[in-house]
Amino acid sequence: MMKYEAVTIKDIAKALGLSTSTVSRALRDSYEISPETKKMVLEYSEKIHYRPNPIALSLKEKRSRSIGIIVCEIANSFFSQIINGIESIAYDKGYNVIIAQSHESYDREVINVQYLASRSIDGLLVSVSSETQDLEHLRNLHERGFPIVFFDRIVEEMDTHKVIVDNFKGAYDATVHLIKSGYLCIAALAGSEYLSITKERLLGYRKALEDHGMPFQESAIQYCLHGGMLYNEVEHALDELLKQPNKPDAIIASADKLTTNCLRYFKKLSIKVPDDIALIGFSNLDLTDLLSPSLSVVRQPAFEIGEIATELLIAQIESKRPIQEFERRILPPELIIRESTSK
Amino acid sequence: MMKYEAVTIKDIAKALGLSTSTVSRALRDSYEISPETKKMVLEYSEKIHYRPNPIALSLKEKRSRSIGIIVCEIANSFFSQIINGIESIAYDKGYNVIIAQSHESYDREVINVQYLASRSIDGLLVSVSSETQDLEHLRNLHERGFPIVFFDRIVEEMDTHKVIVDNFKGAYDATVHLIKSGYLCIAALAGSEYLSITKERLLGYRKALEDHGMPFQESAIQYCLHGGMLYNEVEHALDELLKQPNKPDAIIASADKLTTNCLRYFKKLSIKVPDDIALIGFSNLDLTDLLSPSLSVVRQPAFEIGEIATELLIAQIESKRPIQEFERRILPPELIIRESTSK
DNA sequence: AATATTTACGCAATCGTTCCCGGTTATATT
DNA sequence: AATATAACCGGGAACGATTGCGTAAATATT
Repeated sequence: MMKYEAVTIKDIAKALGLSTSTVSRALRDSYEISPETKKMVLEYSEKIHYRPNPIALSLKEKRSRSIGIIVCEIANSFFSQIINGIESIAYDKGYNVIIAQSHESYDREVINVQYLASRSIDGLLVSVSSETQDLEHLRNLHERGFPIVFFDRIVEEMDTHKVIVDNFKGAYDATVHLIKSGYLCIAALAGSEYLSITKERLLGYRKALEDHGMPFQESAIQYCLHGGMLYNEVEHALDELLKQPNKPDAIIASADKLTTNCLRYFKKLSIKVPDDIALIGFSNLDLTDLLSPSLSVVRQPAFEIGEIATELLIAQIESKRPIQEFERRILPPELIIRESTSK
Repeated sequence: MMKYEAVTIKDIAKALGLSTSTVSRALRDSYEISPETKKMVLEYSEKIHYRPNPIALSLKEKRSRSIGIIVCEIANSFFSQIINGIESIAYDKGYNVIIAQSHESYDREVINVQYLASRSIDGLLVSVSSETQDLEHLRNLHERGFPIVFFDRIVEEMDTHKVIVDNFKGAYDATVHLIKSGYLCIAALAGSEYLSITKERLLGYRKALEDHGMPFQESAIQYCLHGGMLYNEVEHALDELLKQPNKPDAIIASADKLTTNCLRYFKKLSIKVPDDIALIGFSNLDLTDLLSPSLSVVRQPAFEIGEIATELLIAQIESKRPIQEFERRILPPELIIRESTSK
């Protein structure tokens, strides 16, 4: 068995006694080629399974028809749903996607950005890691006119398209729900304080308390730099919250892993939800209804986020002129009430 | 703002008054270039952020240093863990990965294979869809010497590297556990009957029954063509199982979605687990411990599957000679006993 | 019948990089 | 001093495809 060798336009030309230009034009159905020649070329190409070499095309056209994605983790329902949305649009428009994971590490994010950029992708969809503060790696590309669209975890400092969920509203509604359910001391288990989503959600949380005349205290917020990826981090945060004088009777968790690790902690310590403490969390897991107790959640339209971000990115890639006006799309979250927050 | 234009070797050559050959050699640290010239070239390249164009390299070297992955779904813990394993090895060895999803559809699998193959990838990692019977789309590539490695859902008809879990043992052990726990009528909720994993698991299930002198009946097996992706499918299968004269008191489910949709069904019909019926399932979710009741599972070493498959694939890609002897790696599953199977 | 136009195709440059051939100096060998 | 040998660098083809330009033959126009 010989090594895999793809058939080229040259092979067709040689076999048919034509020039490569004629074959190329015949394949593209050019008016300059006679119907008989076209037929001959097409039939022969079909027979030997000719497929144009996209690498050669990319080199010529200076575009690869592929886009890069950077997320913290694909083994995370929220992001894998987003990726499904991205993929659905990308493949429709003839783009393929290359996925890279930061695993919430700034260093890996930088490496991935440079790697993807050097792989000559046409654009980048980014949700930054929870460690990211310095943006040089992205600003660099952006300043050279490289198309970037941020989603979910965005950075305000850069002027690009952005697709997010109304995090303020999500947290506000969740907190109001807790207040109206009669909980009196509501704590917040938050992700990295560097992240836009963390800031927005905490603002919603505070505003809800304020609007209902409830006291706010800084100590009722605990941050987890790695967004709940590490159980120990969550354990420590909850230890801190629960040892306080006015122990919280409800918790709002700001991310998927935060929420589930919270439950794991409660289970370990035999803390009953919602009897001992109520829990509501941002989550896109599709079995929060099966958890014990079933979980009240703020659900985000992940698939749509991916779709919209990709549409914006591809529009920018294919636009003749530089974009003047960047869009900021804000999607509504959905509040789903279940057992974990009902007295 | 102008369009993004990458700097090339030609730019460096022009700026420094050298030829492209010299610049290329200087960058590759060739002995033919003087230390001074090297220094000059290297410093200038650094200054203007020169990055070699991988597209041009791919065209020359006839390889793209990227591999394709085909799975049914990335929003599935088992597969996203596998992808993590794949990625870890691939990036280490300088390959990037392009992921395509079949969503359990044969047609989409064929389209994806053709798409990936035309994107000039160097090799393919495949776990077939549950609908796949005809293998022409893969055999085609394989016969032309294109490197393919199957993982998890393999096809026996093709001579390639294969990485799987010992599905027989997983199902056998799980069934034995149910038998020893005192369950008398054990039903199997299986995935697509076309899949290798389904066949192997059912063989393990039957052997366990046989070894313990328990009767086997064909009606105790229900197949779900889409592997539990659709709730209705699972609902129908369970309806069938539960309306039988000798109603099962335990179920072994053959896949993640099968298991969770089973739980959803039980919850909906207020069937108590494990009191009314016991449940054990193949699953790689990392919150089966938090479910109600906590779930007994057969867990597969997903990350390792991805790692090994990728190592085998890249070894084959980079091997000078065609592979003579294809490997078949079989990894051990892990049986985790929890509440859902304890009387 | 001479010229104009259309039809149908080939040549060669191009994309960015590598690498096989050269060739020109400077240094080493006799 | 004449020749051999490094040391160093440039020219140009190649990878696969597209495309502007040139041109031969066939057909149309007058």
